[in-house]
Amino acid sequence: MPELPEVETIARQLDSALRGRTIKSVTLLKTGREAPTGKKFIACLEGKKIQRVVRRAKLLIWEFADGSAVLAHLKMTGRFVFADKTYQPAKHDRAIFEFVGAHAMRPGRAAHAPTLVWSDIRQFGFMRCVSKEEKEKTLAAYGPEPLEATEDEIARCLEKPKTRKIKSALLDQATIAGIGNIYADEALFRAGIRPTRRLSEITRADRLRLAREIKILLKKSIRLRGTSASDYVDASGAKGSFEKHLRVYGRGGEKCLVCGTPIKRTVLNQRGTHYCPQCQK
DNA sequence: AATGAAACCTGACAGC
DNA sequence: TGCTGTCAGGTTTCAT
Repeated sequence: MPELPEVETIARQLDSALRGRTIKSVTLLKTGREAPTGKKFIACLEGKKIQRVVRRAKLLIWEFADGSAVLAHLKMTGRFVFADKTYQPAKHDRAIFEFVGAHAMRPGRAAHAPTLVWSDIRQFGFMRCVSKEEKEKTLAAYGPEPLEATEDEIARCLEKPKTRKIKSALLDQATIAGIGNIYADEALFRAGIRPTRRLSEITRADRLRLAREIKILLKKSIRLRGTSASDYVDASGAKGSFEKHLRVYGRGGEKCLVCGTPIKRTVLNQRGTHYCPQCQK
């Protein structure tokens, strides 16, 4: 399930391949509830030149030269994967994008224009055309980016409301952007904080340690192109390799790698939550 | 106001 | 073999 490192990985790949390219055609294969007006969606995209592709929180943002943009969210099972011209649509594909290749060529770039496939098994994701104003309004609702904010800024985001559980705060995109279930559990383990602790029960030293661990964790995962705990693959179809560095997520009942105590699995905010009862207080 | 839970959706898997 | 039930989870929406 794509969280910040996975979305960042895809954003870099899309930016590298699509920057400066013009969208030649959009083929919509499924018009779910997130794309109810297919013709309008296509009209918003075809002929537009992609200025760059960036990530904010877990959103992929295709920015166009005219200031408008597409916001894409992969949710749990969404994928953007490059294909070749002979690609045959598969069961869960939602759209196929083709690009003009003749101009906007740069040294080292493939001679042919790329074909991009958007697929989503569970159909939860969305792509949405927005104006510059809509884009800015949407992005402003997110909390700070953990890799851009300072440790002190992150720590201060995690002070209130006091009765909130720390894991709930980490998952709240308006509190801090980009962290999902996997990295919330992993960051709390590395900081030695139990997911159920209330914010009022966490010291400033705890908060700063957690902020530091979040940054280290996310940076390391980006270097390894993310975690493929379930469906995630990057834009080249490759799995991320951070999975082997997970210390608690998905390890319920197994021994803690630090102290040997069995990792506990509970449910918090309707999410599977994993922690070491010995290392995390 | 803040928190919790349902809903969205499909595939994988366990159990019978 | 094939059925049923449960689980996975990001975000929005609705209820408490």
